[in-house]
Amino acid sequence: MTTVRHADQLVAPDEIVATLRAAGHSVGRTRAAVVDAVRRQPTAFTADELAAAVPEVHVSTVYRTLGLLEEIGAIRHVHLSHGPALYEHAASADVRHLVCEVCERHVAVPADVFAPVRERLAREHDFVLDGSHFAIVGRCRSCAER
Amino acid sequence: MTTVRHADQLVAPDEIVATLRAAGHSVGRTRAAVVDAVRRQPTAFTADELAAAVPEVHVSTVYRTLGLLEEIGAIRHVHLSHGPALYEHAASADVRHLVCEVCERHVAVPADVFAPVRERLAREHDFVLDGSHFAIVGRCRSCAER
DNA sequence: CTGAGTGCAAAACATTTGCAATGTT
DNA sequence: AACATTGCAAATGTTTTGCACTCAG
Repeated sequence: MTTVRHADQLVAPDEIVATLRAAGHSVGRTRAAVVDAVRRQPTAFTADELAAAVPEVHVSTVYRTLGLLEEIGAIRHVHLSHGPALYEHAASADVRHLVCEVCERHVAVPADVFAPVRERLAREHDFVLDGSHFAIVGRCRSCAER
Repeated sequence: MTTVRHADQLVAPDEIVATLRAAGHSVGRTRAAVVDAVRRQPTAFTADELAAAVPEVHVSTVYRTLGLLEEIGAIRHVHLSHGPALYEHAASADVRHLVCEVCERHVAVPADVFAPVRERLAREHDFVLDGSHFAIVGRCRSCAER
Protein backbone atom coordinates (compact mmCIF):
# COMPACT_ATOMS: atom_id res chain seq x y z
CA MET A 1 0.00 0.00 0.00
CA THR A 2 1.44 3.29 -1.08
CA THR A 3 0.55 6.49 0.58
CA VAL A 4 -1.16 8.52 -2.08
CA ARG A 5 -0.28 12.14 -1.99
CA HIS A 6 -2.55 14.49 -3.82
CA ALA A 7 -1.07 16.93 -6.27
CA ASP A 8 0.67 19.57 -4.23
CA GLN A 9 -1.77 22.35 -3.81
CA LEU A 10 0.41 25.31 -3.08
CA VAL A 11 -1.95 28.14 -2.59
CA ALA A 12 -0.78 31.46 -3.98
CA PRO A 13 1.71 33.21 -1.67
CA ASP A 14 -0.57 35.48 0.22
CA GLU A 15 -3.98 34.24 -0.67
CA ILE A 16 -4.44 32.86 2.80
CA VAL A 17 -3.06 36.01 4.35
CA ALA A 18 -5.42 38.04 2.22
CA THR A 19 -8.41 35.97 3.30
CA LEU A 20 -7.27 36.29 6.86
CA ARG A 21 -7.11 40.07 6.59
CA ALA A 22 -10.42 40.20 4.76
CA ALA A 23 -11.94 38.38 7.70
CA GLY A 24 -10.58 41.07 10.00
CA HIS A 25 -7.62 39.27 11.47
CA SER A 26 -4.23 40.82 11.90
CA VAL A 27 -1.17 39.09 10.50
CA GLY A 28 2.17 39.71 12.15
CA ARG A 29 5.42 37.82 11.67
CA THR A 30 4.39 34.89 13.83
CA ARG A 31 1.19 34.21 12.04
CA ALA A 32 2.77 34.88 8.67
CA ALA A 33 5.47 32.32 9.45
CA VAL A 34 2.90 29.68 10.34
CA VAL A 35 0.86 30.37 7.24
CA ASP A 36 3.99 30.10 5.19
CA ALA A 37 4.90 26.81 6.76
CA VAL A 38 1.40 25.52 6.03
CA ARG A 39 1.94 26.35 2.39
CA ARG A 40 5.21 24.47 2.38
CA GLN A 41 3.79 21.30 3.92
CA PRO A 42 2.82 18.35 1.77
CA THR A 43 -0.93 17.94 1.64
CA ALA A 44 -1.38 16.04 4.84
CA PHE A 45 0.48 17.10 7.95
CA THR A 46 0.08 16.97 11.70
CA ALA A 47 0.14 19.93 14.04
CA ASP A 48 3.43 18.64 15.37
CA GLU A 49 5.05 18.45 11.99
CA LEU A 50 3.97 21.97 11.31
CA ALA A 51 5.28 23.11 14.67
CA ALA A 52 8.61 21.52 13.86
CA ALA A 53 8.73 23.59 10.69
CA VAL A 54 8.35 26.78 12.72
CA PRO A 55 10.46 26.22 15.83
CA GLU A 56 10.30 29.85 16.83
CA VAL A 57 6.53 29.65 17.24
CA HIS A 58 4.97 28.10 20.29
CA VAL A 59 2.90 24.94 19.77
CA SER A 60 -0.20 26.43 21.29
CA THR A 61 0.03 29.24 18.76
CA VAL A 62 0.38 26.70 15.99
CA TYR A 63 -2.82 25.06 17.16
CA ARG A 64 -4.58 28.38 17.41
CA THR A 65 -3.49 29.38 13.93
CA LEU A 66 -4.52 26.04 12.54
CA GLY A 67 -7.93 26.56 14.10
CA LEU A 68 -8.16 29.98 12.57
CA LEU A 69 -7.17 28.77 9.12
CA GLU A 70 -9.81 26.15 9.42
CA GLU A 71 -12.36 28.75 10.39
CA ILE A 72 -11.68 30.78 7.27
CA GLY A 73 -11.82 27.61 5.21
CA ALA A 74 -8.21 27.47 4.10
CA ILE A 75 -7.54 24.06 5.58
CA ARG A 76 -9.46 21.27 7.26
CA HIS A 77 -8.55 18.31 9.39
CA VAL A 78 -9.27 14.62 9.48
CA HIS A 79 -8.90 12.24 12.37
CA LEU A 80 -7.18 9.02 11.54
CA SER A 81 -7.83 6.23 13.98
CA HIS A 82 -5.67 7.06 16.97
CA GLY A 83 -2.98 9.65 17.20
CA PRO A 84 -2.91 13.24 16.08
CA ALA A 85 -5.22 14.83 13.54
CA LEU A 86 -4.10 15.33 9.96
CA TYR A 87 -4.48 18.75 8.40
CA GLU A 88 -4.88 19.25 4.69
CA HIS A 89 -5.35 22.11 2.30
CA ALA A 90 -9.03 22.69 1.75
CA ALA A 91 -8.33 22.91 -1.96
CA SER A 92 -7.25 19.28 -2.12
CA ALA A 93 -9.34 16.91 -4.15
CA ASP A 94 -12.47 15.42 -2.71
CA VAL A 95 -10.99 12.35 -1.17
CA ARG A 96 -11.67 10.09 1.74
CA HIS A 97 -8.92 8.76 3.91
CA LEU A 98 -8.58 5.07 4.49
CA VAL A 99 -6.31 4.17 7.40
CA CYS A 100 -4.93 0.78 8.15
CA GLU A 101 -5.62 0.13 11.82
CA VAL A 102 -2.54 -2.05 12.06
CA CYS A 103 0.25 -0.23 10.29
CA GLU A 104 -1.34 3.21 10.47
CA ARG A 105 -0.59 3.97 6.86
CA HIS A 106 -3.26 5.75 4.95
CA VAL A 107 -4.48 6.12 1.40
CA ALA A 108 -6.82 8.61 -0.13
CA VAL A 109 -9.59 7.35 -2.39
CA PRO A 110 -12.14 9.33 -4.37
CA ALA A 111 -15.11 10.20 -2.20
CA ASP A 112 -17.59 8.77 -4.66
CA VAL A 113 -16.57 5.24 -3.74
CA PHE A 114 -18.93 5.79 -0.85
CA ALA A 115 -21.85 7.03 -2.89
CA PRO A 116 -23.87 3.79 -2.63
CA VAL A 117 -23.68 3.51 1.16
CA ARG A 118 -24.18 7.19 1.47
CA GLU A 119 -27.41 6.94 -0.38
CA ARG A 120 -28.58 3.90 1.46
CA LEU A 121 -27.80 5.33 4.87
CA ALA A 122 -29.63 8.49 3.93
CA ARG A 123 -32.66 6.64 2.64
CA GLU A 124 -32.93 3.91 5.21
CA HIS A 125 -31.42 5.45 8.28
CA ASP A 126 -31.80 9.21 7.96
CA PHE A 127 -28.09 9.47 8.32
CA VAL A 128 -25.81 11.69 6.28
CA LEU A 129 -22.48 9.95 5.99
CA ASP A 130 -19.51 12.23 6.39
CA GLY A 131 -16.30 10.46 5.68
CA SER A 132 -14.42 13.72 5.47
CA HIS A 133 -13.76 14.43 9.09
CA PHE A 134 -13.00 10.99 10.38
CA ALA A 135 -11.07 8.44 8.39
CA ILE A 136 -12.48 5.13 7.31
CA VAL A 137 -10.67 2.43 9.22
CA GLY A 138 -9.74 -1.02 8.04
CA ARG A 139 -6.70 -3.01 7.05
CA CYS A 140 -4.42 -2.71 4.11
CA ARG A 141 -3.76 -5.85 2.16
CA SER A 142 -0.52 -6.88 3.80
CA CYS A 143 -1.85 -6.36 7.30
CA ALA A 144 -5.12 -8.11 6.48
CA GLU A 145 -3.26 -11.18 5.35
CA ARG A 146 -1.77 -11.78 8.75
CA MET B 1 -33.00 9.78 15.66
CA THR B 2 -33.53 7.20 18.33
CA THR B 3 -30.67 5.41 19.93
CA VAL B 4 -31.17 1.81 18.99
CA ARG B 5 -30.36 -0.55 21.76
CA HIS B 6 -29.76 -4.10 20.82
CA ALA B 7 -31.62 -6.82 22.63
CA ASP B 8 -30.10 -7.06 26.06
CA GLN B 9 -27.54 -9.78 25.85
CA LEU B 10 -27.16 -10.80 29.44
CA VAL B 11 -24.58 -13.50 29.33
CA ALA B 12 -25.19 -16.38 31.73
CA PRO B 13 -24.12 -15.54 35.30
CA ASP B 14 -20.71 -17.04 35.34
CA GLU B 15 -20.03 -17.77 31.72
CA ILE B 16 -17.50 -14.98 31.58
CA VAL B 17 -15.98 -16.06 34.86
CA ALA B 18 -15.75 -19.61 33.53
CA THR B 19 -14.00 -18.47 30.36
CA LEU B 20 -11.69 -16.35 32.45
CA ARG B 21 -10.77 -19.35 34.61
CA ALA B 22 -10.43 -21.59 31.59
CA ALA B 23 -7.91 -19.13 30.22
CA GLY B 24 -5.94 -19.45 33.43
CA HIS B 25 -6.93 -16.24 35.16
CA SER B 26 -7.87 -15.99 38.76
CA VAL B 27 -11.11 -14.38 39.79
CA GLY B 28 -11.35 -12.77 43.20
CA ARG B 29 -14.02 -10.44 44.55
CA THR B 30 -12.75 -7.39 42.70
CA ARG B 31 -12.70 -8.98 39.31
CA ALA B 32 -15.96 -10.77 39.98
CA ALA B 33 -17.58 -7.46 40.87
CA VAL B 34 -16.42 -5.87 37.63
CA VAL B 35 -17.56 -8.81 35.55
CA ASP B 36 -20.89 -8.63 37.28
CA ALA B 37 -21.21 -4.96 36.56
CA VAL B 38 -20.39 -5.62 32.92
CA ARG B 39 -23.26 -8.04 32.78
CA ARG B 40 -25.59 -5.48 34.27
CA GLN B 41 -24.70 -2.75 31.78
CA PRO B 42 -26.84 -2.06 28.76
CA THR B 43 -25.13 -3.14 25.56
CA ALA B 44 -23.01 -0.08 25.06
CA PHE B 45 -21.21 1.48 27.99
CA THR B 46 -18.10 3.51 28.66
CA ALA B 47 -15.31 2.61 31.04
CA ASP B 48 -16.41 5.45 33.25
CA GLU B 49 -19.99 4.30 33.44
CA LEU B 50 -18.78 0.88 34.38
CA ALA B 51 -16.43 2.33 36.98
CA ALA B 52 -19.33 4.24 38.47
CA ALA B 53 -21.19 0.97 38.84
CA VAL B 54 -18.36 -0.46 40.92
CA PRO B 55 -17.20 2.43 43.11
CA GLU B 56 -15.10 0.17 45.30
CA VAL B 57 -12.89 -0.77 42.38
CA HIS B 58 -10.17 1.54 41.14
CA VAL B 59 -10.57 2.92 37.61
CA SER B 60 -7.26 1.55 36.47
CA THR B 61 -8.43 -1.90 37.51
CA VAL B 62 -11.63 -1.37 35.59
CA TYR B 63 -9.59 -0.61 32.49
CA ARG B 64 -7.37 -3.60 33.05
CA THR B 65 -10.34 -5.89 33.50
CA LEU B 66 -12.01 -4.48 30.42
CA GLY B 67 -8.82 -5.22 28.50
CA LEU B 68 -8.78 -8.73 29.82
CA LEU B 69 -12.41 -9.36 28.94
CA GLU B 70 -11.66 -8.12 25.49
CA GLU B 71 -8.71 -10.47 25.23
CA ILE B 72 -10.85 -13.47 26.04
CA GLY B 73 -13.42 -12.25 23.56
CA ALA B 74 -16.23 -11.50 25.99
CA ILE B 75 -16.54 -7.87 25.01
CA ARG B 76 -15.15 -5.49 22.42
CA HIS B 77 -14.95 -1.76 22.06
CA VAL B 78 -15.71 0.84 19.44
CA HIS B 79 -14.44 4.37 19.23
CA LEU B 80 -17.09 6.93 18.53
CA SER B 81 -15.76 10.16 17.16
CA HIS B 82 -14.27 11.95 20.14
CA GLY B 83 -14.67 11.03 23.73
CA PRO B 84 -14.36 7.72 25.49
CA ALA B 85 -14.59 4.31 23.85
CA LEU B 86 -17.81 2.35 23.99
CA TYR B 87 -17.70 -1.22 25.17
CA GLU B 88 -20.22 -3.79 24.10
CA HIS B 89 -20.90 -7.45 24.69
CA ALA B 90 -19.21 -9.46 22.01
CA ALA B 91 -22.39 -11.43 21.63
CA SER B 92 -24.27 -8.42 20.33
CA ALA B 93 -25.52 -8.54 16.80
CA ASP B 94 -23.23 -7.71 13.94
CA VAL B 95 -23.84 -4.03 13.81
CA ARG B 96 -21.97 -0.92 12.84
CA HIS B 97 -22.19 2.24 14.83
CA LEU B 98 -23.17 5.47 13.19
CA VAL B 99 -22.43 8.53 15.28
CA CYS B 100 -23.74 11.98 14.68
CA GLU B 101 -20.78 14.31 14.84
CA VAL B 102 -22.95 17.12 16.06
CA CYS B 103 -25.20 15.69 18.75
CA GLU B 104 -23.04 12.67 19.52
CA ARG B 105 -25.97 10.33 19.48
CA HIS B 106 -25.42 7.02 17.85
CA VAL B 107 -27.39 4.34 16.06
CA ALA B 108 -26.50 0.81 15.23
CA VAL B 109 -27.22 -0.46 11.73
CA PRO B 110 -26.74 -3.94 10.29
CA ALA B 111 -23.19 -4.41 9.09
CA ASP B 112 -24.28 -5.54 5.66
CA VAL B 113 -25.27 -2.02 4.73
CA PHE B 114 -21.61 -1.64 4.00
CA ALA B 115 -21.23 -4.71 1.86
CA PRO B 116 -21.07 -2.83 -1.47
CA VAL B 117 -18.31 -0.43 -0.41
CA ARG B 118 -16.57 -3.18 1.38
CA GLU B 119 -16.37 -5.14 -1.81
CA ARG B 120 -15.34 -2.21 -3.91
CA LEU B 121 -12.63 -1.10 -1.52
CA ALA B 122 -11.31 -4.64 -1.43
CA ARG B 123 -11.33 -4.99 -5.18
CA GLU B 124 -10.12 -1.58 -6.22
CA HIS B 125 -8.02 -0.50 -3.29
CA ASP B 126 -6.81 -3.64 -1.57
CA PHE B 127 -8.41 -2.37 1.56
CA VAL B 128 -10.44 -4.42 4.01
CA LEU B 129 -13.03 -2.14 5.53
CA ASP B 130 -13.51 -2.61 9.24
CA GLY B 131 -16.34 -0.58 10.55
CA SER B 132 -16.39 -2.52 13.79
CA HIS B 133 -13.70 -0.80 15.75
CA PHE B 134 -14.27 2.79 14.75
CA ALA B 135 -17.67 4.26 14.26
CA ILE B 136 -18.91 5.67 11.00
CA VAL B 137 -19.30 9.38 11.43
CA GLY B 138 -21.88 11.65 9.87
CA ARG B 139 -24.95 13.60 10.85
CA CYS B 140 -28.34 12.50 11.95
CA ARG B 141 -31.27 14.00 10.14
CA SER B 142 -32.07 16.78 12.55
CA CYS B 143 -28.47 17.92 12.80
CA ALA B 144 -27.97 17.67 9.05
CA GLU B 145 -30.90 19.99 8.44
CA ARG B 146 -29.26 22.84 10.26
C1' DC C 1 3.97 -19.84 49.17
C1' DT C 2 4.16 -17.69 44.75
C1' DG C 3 2.51 -15.53 40.94
C1' DA C 4 -1.53 -13.01 39.61
C1' DG C 5 -4.26 -9.08 40.66
C1' DT C 6 -4.89 -4.44 42.70
C1' DG C 7 -4.61 0.50 44.33
C1' DC C 8 -2.37 4.60 43.87
C1' DA C 9 0.24 8.11 41.91
C1' DA C 10 2.14 9.57 38.00
C1' DA C 11 2.87 9.47 33.01
C1' DA C 12 1.27 9.59 28.36
C1' DC C 13 -0.69 12.13 24.45
C1' DA C 14 -2.95 15.60 21.73
C1' DT C 15 -5.06 19.57 22.43
C1' DT C 16 -7.00 23.61 24.91
C1' DT C 17 -7.12 27.48 27.97
C1' DG C 18 -6.24 31.43 31.44
C1' DC C 19 -3.53 35.03 31.95
C1' DA C 20 -0.08 38.32 31.59
C1' DA C 21 3.11 40.23 28.20
C1' DT C 22 3.60 41.81 23.62
C1' DG C 23 2.68 43.09 19.06
C1' DT C 24 -0.46 45.06 15.26
C1' DT C 25 -3.10 48.51 13.19
C1' DA D 1 -4.27 53.72 22.43
C1' DA D 2 -7.22 49.74 21.76
C1' DC D 3 -7.56 45.38 20.68
C1' DA D 4 -5.72 41.09 18.71
C1' DT D 5 -2.13 37.83 19.13
C1' DT D 6 1.39 35.37 21.66
C1' DG D 7 4.16 32.58 25.05
C1' DC D 8 4.05 29.98 28.95
C1' DA D 9 2.36 27.08 32.30
C1' DA D 10 -1.14 24.51 33.62
C1' DA D 11 -5.37 22.01 32.74
C1' DT D 12 -8.01 18.80 29.89
C1' DG D 13 -9.80 13.98 29.24
C1' DT D 14 -8.99 9.21 28.38
C1' DT D 15 -6.19 5.60 29.06
C1' DT D 16 -1.81 3.38 30.49
C1' DT D 17 2.01 2.15 33.48
C1' DG D 18 5.48 1.36 37.32
C1' DC D 19 5.68 -0.13 41.67
C1' DA D 20 4.79 -1.84 46.07
C1' DC D 21 1.21 -4.29 48.47
C1' DT D 22 -2.37 -7.94 48.82
C1' DC D 23 -4.89 -11.70 47.56
C1' DA D 24 -6.22 -16.13 45.19
C1' DG D 25 -5.15 -20.76 44.22
